[in-house]
Amino acid sequence: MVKRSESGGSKKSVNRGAWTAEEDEKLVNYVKVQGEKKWKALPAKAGLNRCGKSCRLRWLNYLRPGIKRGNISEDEEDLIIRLHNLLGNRWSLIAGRLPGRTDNEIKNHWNTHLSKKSLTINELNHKINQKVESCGENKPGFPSSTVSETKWVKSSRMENGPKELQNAQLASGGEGAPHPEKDFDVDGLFDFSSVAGLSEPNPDGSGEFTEMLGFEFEGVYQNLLNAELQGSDGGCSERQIELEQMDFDTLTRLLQREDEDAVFFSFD
DNA sequence: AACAGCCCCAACCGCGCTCAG
DNA sequence: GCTGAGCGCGGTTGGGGCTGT
Repeated sequence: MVKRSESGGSKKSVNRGAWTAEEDEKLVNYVKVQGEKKWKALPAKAGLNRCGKSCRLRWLNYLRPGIKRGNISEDEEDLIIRLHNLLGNRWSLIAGRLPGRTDNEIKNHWNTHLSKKSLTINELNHKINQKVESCGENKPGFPSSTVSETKWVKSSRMENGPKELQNAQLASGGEGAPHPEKDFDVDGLFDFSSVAGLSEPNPDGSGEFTEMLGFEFEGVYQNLLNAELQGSDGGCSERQIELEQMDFDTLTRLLQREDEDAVFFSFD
């Protein structure tokens, strides 16, 4: 293999390949004391013969506390598929919604398992609905057209869920209800034509995007946007226009900052 | 038992972004 | 405004383990 510079390697010989238990221990001990910073200088200080990038990757994907290892559950798969339909290969964004999972793990899981299935949201919903129907249950208030019972229970929990979401809900009028003035059409914000199987937003503002993500994603994004509008100084109308004109990447980055620690669910 | 082919995932690579100087 | 170091992200690779013959 060709030797490369820091962005891809090092002039002096460094260890490559699988990490040993000894290396892991050195890295963990160092990060515990010094924190996650200065990755380039870390190897020398920690006594590791690795490049900084390799150390960072090892820490983030394997050694960091809270990393969940093992099989990805069906619920997690559902969420990955939905998020991938919306966001594409933005693995870090998707991983940010799955507590304990890394972008690398999700990317690998997608490439080895889910990409072969290549389910669209509509297909996923169809699959879920079939499951629900086969159970013969139809609880009051349960939106059987799009959501499985499990999802419904979980999304209901969100009302008492992460603080960020509660705050966002409060900011948007409490109880997750749309704010009469600050509420706006989420469908209109993005070009969803690239999302598999989606039609154009309806004139009345209820788009297929809302339908497909309804139980979770739309609520979270809309609440965050509402919170963003609420927090702006220039009045909601100006800010709304600014947000509506924002391209997808910028908006996603903005929301990611707003929502850095927020999660959809806590999978057991 | 030995070999080949396949699968999975940890790790690597290069590009692009951010930010301090 | 320019530059370079540092970092984060997504795509790709390669080696170990598993399975089939």
